[in-house]
Amino acid sequence: MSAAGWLTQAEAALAAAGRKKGGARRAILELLGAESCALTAIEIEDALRAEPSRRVSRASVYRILDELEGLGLVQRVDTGQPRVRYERVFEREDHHHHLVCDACGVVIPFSDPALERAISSLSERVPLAVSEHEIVLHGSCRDCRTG
Amino acid sequence: MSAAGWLTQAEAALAAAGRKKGGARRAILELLGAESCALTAIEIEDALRAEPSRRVSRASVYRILDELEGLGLVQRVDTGQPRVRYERVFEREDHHHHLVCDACGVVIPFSDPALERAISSLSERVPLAVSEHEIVLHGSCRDCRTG
DNA sequence: CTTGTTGCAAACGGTTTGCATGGTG
DNA sequence: CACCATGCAAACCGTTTGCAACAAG
Repeated sequence: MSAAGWLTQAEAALAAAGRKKGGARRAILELLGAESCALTAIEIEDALRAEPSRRVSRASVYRILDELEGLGLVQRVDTGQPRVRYERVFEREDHHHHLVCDACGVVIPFSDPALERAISSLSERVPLAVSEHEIVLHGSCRDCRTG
Repeated sequence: MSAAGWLTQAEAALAAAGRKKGGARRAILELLGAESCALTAIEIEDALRAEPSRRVSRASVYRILDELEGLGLVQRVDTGQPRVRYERVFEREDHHHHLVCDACGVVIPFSDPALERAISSLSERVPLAVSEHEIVLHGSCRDCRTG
């Protein structure tokens, strides 16, 4: 799904849920639509604060992220860092997971078809109706090994 | 690695690091050694409180878990729930990952050789020196689907 | 005007830290 | 007797909530 497609779909889903259009939500939708990987609530707040016309209170950031998660438009990403990250939900072609550098904290997306195959076959053999999966590889990135 | 082996190894590592033996740490080591899956700090505190002779303050639980993590004896497990879980580090034969029921919060361990193969092959193709990986499958457990 | 939306500030809850006491080697 | 270990209570910090002012339909 393209970024623009996601934005359109998100607005449709919100309208269908009977939500009105507010400036805070629009700013967050546009930011997430343009961003390809996971951000924390505070990163979102800071990014929006950079454009004075788009200041959004922290409470609204959390409220809106929670609402979007409930509608299946955004998903939480738990990287083992003390702050939860959020990113828009991707269709198959954009589905990915995350590499986390434990030294500098950078988060890098990756995808791997073989891994997805292993997960999906596994999901059928497990005592849980699997709805989502999350994979995080920890290690050190190039900069941190070199530096 | 057997539970007993882990306990022995842990005590050796602590001695090598010049640590003295205290009652709080011993209680936590024995609890983790006997437990096969991940616990939260509060679960650990509660389990120890059940035996009056082993009461351990919450601060000590966190301090000791942090220390054990630093020595590579314990690892954090991030399940997406608001509390971090900890479990002893396993050798290959006991290596496992986790299923999380998003409805009731129960955490169930599982292991899958095919998945491990996919991960290890993937680790070589990725721009990060991978030291650990964490896989969490979310869904609903049998009880929550039925109930 | 009815109902969702937002900002502010206070409340929350898990985790961490400062400090004084107690135990180990 | 030097230093680690522990408990207690306060501090922290990311996140959530109550409330009153606003804006969309």
